[in-house]
Amino acid sequence: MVTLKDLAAVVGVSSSAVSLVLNDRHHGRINSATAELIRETADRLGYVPNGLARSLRTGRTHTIGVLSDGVASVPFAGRMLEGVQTAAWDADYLAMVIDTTNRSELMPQSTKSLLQRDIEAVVLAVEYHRVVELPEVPPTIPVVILDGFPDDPTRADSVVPDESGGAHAAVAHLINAGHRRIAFCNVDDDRFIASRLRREGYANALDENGIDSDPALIVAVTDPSTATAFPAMLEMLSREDHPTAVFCFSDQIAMATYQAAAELGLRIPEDLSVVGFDDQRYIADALRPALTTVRLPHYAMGEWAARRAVDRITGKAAGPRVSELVPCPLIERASVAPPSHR
Amino acid sequence: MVTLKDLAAVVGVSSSAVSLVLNDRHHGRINSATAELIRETADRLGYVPNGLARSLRTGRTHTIGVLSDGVASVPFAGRMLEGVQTAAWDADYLAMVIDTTNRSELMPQSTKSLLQRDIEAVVLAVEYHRVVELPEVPPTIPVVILDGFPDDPTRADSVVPDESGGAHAAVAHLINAGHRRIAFCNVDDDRFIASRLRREGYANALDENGIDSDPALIVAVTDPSTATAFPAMLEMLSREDHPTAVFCFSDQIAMATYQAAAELGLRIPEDLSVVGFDDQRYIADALRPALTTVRLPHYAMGEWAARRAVDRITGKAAGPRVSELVPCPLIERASVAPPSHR
DNA sequence: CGCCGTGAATCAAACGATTGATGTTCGAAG
DNA sequence: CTTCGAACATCAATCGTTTGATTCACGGCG
Repeated sequence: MVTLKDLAAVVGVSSSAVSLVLNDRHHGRINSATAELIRETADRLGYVPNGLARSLRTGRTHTIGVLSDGVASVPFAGRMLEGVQTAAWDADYLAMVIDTTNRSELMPQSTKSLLQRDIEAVVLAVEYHRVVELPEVPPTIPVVILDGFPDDPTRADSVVPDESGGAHAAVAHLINAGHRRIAFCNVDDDRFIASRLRREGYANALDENGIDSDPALIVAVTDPSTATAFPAMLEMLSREDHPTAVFCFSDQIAMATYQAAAELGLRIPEDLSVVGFDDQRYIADALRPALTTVRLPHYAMGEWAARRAVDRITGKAAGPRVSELVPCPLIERASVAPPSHR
Repeated sequence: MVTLKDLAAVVGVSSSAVSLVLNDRHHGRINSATAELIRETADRLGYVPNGLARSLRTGRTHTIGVLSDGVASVPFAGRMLEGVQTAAWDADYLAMVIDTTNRSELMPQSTKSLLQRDIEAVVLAVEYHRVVELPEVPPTIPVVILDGFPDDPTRADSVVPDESGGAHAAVAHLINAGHRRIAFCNVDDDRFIASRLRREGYANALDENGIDSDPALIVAVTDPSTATAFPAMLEMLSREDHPTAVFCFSDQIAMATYQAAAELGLRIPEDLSVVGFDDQRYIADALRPALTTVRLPHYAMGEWAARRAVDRITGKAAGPRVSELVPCPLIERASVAPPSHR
C-alpha cells in the first residue's frame, strides 16, 4: 500500500503538500503545476488514503452504525436497510450494519463493537413496529429508531409507518367500492403496536361513513401467518351472512383469505373483495387475482432514518427529538370490486 | 471519551503499563496488584479502546467487507448475510456490508470505500448463482464469492449450492412416490446457471430410474415469477395426458402450479404432486397444502464464506482457491403423494 | 565488592494522515 | 533601501494505541 509519504517522496515534495492538494485545500498554498503533478502521480500509483489514519486525526469516520435486531430475517426488511444504505451513501456516509438476529443478548457487545469503530451515529432497525430499549451509547452520538419507538422519546428520533392512515385508506377504498359489511382480521398480540393502530384506522373509516362497526366482523388471530389465519377465515366466510369484503392485517392473512374463499367456492373479487397490508413482494402480486394492499414504506423509512442521522451529525437537524410518521400508500391491484347483489 | 492516557494519569502509571495490562500481555512486566488496579479503574471510567488508533498501529481491523450486489432486494438473501455475520462474529470479526442494489456502477467506489476502512478480506455476495467479475482489490487481500463463480477461479474462493444434487433429490423423491410422468418447469435464461444444473439433476434422476425423458414434459418460462409461469402451467396441466407430478424451478413457479391446478379442479397432492425449489419462507409453508421443496442453503453458504475469509486472513487456509458445493436439502411437506390410478 | 539476573515500570518510536504555525523568496510599494 | 504581502512550500505537533528497547533498584552470588 502506497502512503502519503511514499507519494511525497516520489513527487519530491513534502507530505503536507500532497495532503493539501488531494484534499483540495491548497489554493494559494501550492503551485497549480505541482498540484497537477501530485494528482497525476497519485492515481498513477493508485494511492488510496488510509481511512484509519485520517479518521484518527480528524475525528470523523463518515460512518453510521446500524444495529438490526432480527431485521435480516424478515423478508421485506432488506428494503429498510437498502433505504438506509443508499441515503447514507448519497450523503457521503457509509452504513455499517450489524445484525443480531436470534442473539439479542449480543446487542450490548455489538454496540460496543460499533463504538470502537468510531461510528458517528447509530440507527436501530427493528423488525416490526414496537417500543424498544435504547442502545447504550454516549449522549453525544445521535440515535434514531427505525420502525419503532424509543422507550425514552427524549433521547432518540424515530420513524414509523402511519399504520392508522394506511388502514383507513384501505377501508375507505372498500367503502367507496360500495361495501358495507367489511370484516377485519386482526392480530391479537399487544407486542404489535400496529394491531391497535390498524384497528383504529378501520374503525375511523367506518365511522366517518356512518357504518356501524359489527363486532361479529372482527376476528383476531394469534399471529400474522397464513396457517394460523386460515381456519379463522374459513369460519367467518362460511357464515350465512358473511362479509362482502375483508381487510387483513397482513398479506399472509390475505393469502389465507384467498385459500378459505377458494375452499368455499367464493370468487375474488366478484364474491369477496380483499385488501391486505405490507405489500410483500412475491405474495401480493403472485396471488390470483393480484392483491390490493397497503404498502409498508420500508425503503422510505430507511432513507429517513439515515438522513436524520446524518443531519444530527452535521448539526443540520437540531432541537428536540421527533417521531416521523411515513404514509402507507394503498397499492391497487385486482382484488377489490363492487359487492355483487345479494 | 476517556483515553489510555487519561486512564494512565488517573492510576498514576504510564500508558504502556495500561496497554499491557488491558491486553493481558503484562505477565512478568507489571505487578499484579497494579494490574488489578488498572483493570478496576478502566471499567470504573468506562474506558473503551479506540479501535482506529489500535488498528492503525497493529494493522489489523478485524473486519471483513461484504459487497452485496442486489442481495438485499431478494427476499431470502437476508439469510445469506445473516450467515456471514454470525460466522464472522463467532470468529471475532465484524462483517461490514455495503449493498449496491440497482447501482452496480457504484461497485468500484464501494470497494474503495471498504478498502479505505482497511478491511482484511472481502466477500462478494451475489443475488443468484452466476459468474461474476472480481472486485478490484490488492492481491494481498482474500476474496470469496458467495453464491457465484469468479470469472477468474485462481483468484477467489467461492461457494455455491449443489443445484444439481438438489434437483436430483426432488425428482428421486417423486419417483419413489411412484410417479413416472414428471414434468419440469424450468427457466429459460442462461444467466441462471441453476437452470442448466437443475435440469441436469432432473435428467439424471429419470435416467437412473430407467425413465425416458419426455420433451413434452419440459417447459421453460422466461423468468421465475408466478405470473409468468401461470399460463404455461395451465397449458401443460390441461392436456389430456398431463403429468402426475411437477418439479418446479422455483417456489414461485410452484405457486403458479397450485393456481393452475385449482383452476382445472386438480387437487394437490391427490391428483398432482408438486415439488418446488428455494424454500422461500412465507410461500413454501403458506401454500395449501404446504409445499415440499428443495432448500437453497443461503445461511450455510454465508457461514462458509465468512469462515473461509477469516481462514484465509489468519493463514489457516492456504493453497489454491477452491469452490465449495453446499448440499440443498429436500424439505418434505405435504404436496407429494403417490399418483392416483388413472 | 562487583557482577548479574530479574521484576517492575517507562521511553519513545512508530502507524498514516491533517493542519496551524512558520519559513523562504520575490517583486512592488513607500 | 527598507517594508510588506503574496505565493509557495515545509515543520512539527497531534490523534490514541502498541511494543521493542531501556532504565532502575534490589537481592543473591562468587
